[in-house]
Amino acid sequence: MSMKELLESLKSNGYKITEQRKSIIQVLTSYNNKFISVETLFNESKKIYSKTNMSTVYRNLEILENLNLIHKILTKEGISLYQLISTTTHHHHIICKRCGKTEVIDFCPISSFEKLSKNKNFTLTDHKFELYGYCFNCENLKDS
Amino acid sequence: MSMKELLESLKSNGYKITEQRKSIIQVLTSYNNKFISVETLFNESKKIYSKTNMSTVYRNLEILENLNLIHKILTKEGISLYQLISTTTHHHHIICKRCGKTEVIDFCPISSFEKLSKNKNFTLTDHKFELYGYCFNCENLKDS
DNA sequence: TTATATGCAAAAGATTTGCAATATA
DNA sequence: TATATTGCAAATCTTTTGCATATAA
Repeated sequence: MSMKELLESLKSNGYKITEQRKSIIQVLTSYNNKFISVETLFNESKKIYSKTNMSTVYRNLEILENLNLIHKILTKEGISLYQLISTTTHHHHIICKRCGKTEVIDFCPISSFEKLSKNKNFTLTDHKFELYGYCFNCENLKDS
Repeated sequence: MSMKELLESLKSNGYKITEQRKSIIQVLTSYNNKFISVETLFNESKKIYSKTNMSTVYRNLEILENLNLIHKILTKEGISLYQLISTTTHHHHIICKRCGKTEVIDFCPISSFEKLSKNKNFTLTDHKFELYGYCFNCENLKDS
């Protein structure tokens, strides 16, 4: 989703367009389908609009998440990562544990489980499928 | 893995067997393949050995994780959950977002991706596949 | 006996919140 | 102008750490 569309979405939900919001959204869109940490988002946003404050970043991430415009994951190390929700196809990721390089996997194993979960009387709402490892570069640099 | 085996494993790695450790491991084993939060683990451990301290719980969870005896996940809400690593088959979970009820899925979608990741020059090391939703009970209680 | 483990309290790090000031519509 | 938004600082929550004391082997 483009910056313009995201701002429209906020506006149509009654939110005002502030410089801070614009800077946050600009950074998010520039990251496309990649995950970004709160700290990086904060630092990058400040480069665009220097007054952006950390509380503002958190508050806006919450708004965007509630509007289903961004997606949050927490790494095992406790780092919160956000990414824009893709408007194209549903997909998952391979994530490099060293450099964070993220590649899209255009396949989702969920369909096989819709039946299974019915058998278990489970209503599925979310799922997570992520592959972790090392990209070619990092694999070769790993021990250096 | 049984409590006895876990204690053996600690002992053979040079760790001493303390009452605190026993209480923590007893709770973990009683939870089998289910996830338990640090707070619950702490509270349950205290019921068995009242002197167990929160720092001790954290320190022992770290030891057990390093020995590859337990597995940690972080929920989107930032809650750390631990479970004993099953010595039986590799599997994944369906987790109820309301009551935490966890059921085992004895299928893993990873094999389909081993080839794919090679094409992408990615060395796979870990993966995560979790289904979230509501179990039958919670589905019906959700809005109450 | 001696190294490991623990308890306690303080520190650290991430996130949230109250409130007064500010900016958008 | 009225209401939503922000900045700041303090509060909160989880986890970690230093150090003196206790305990398993």
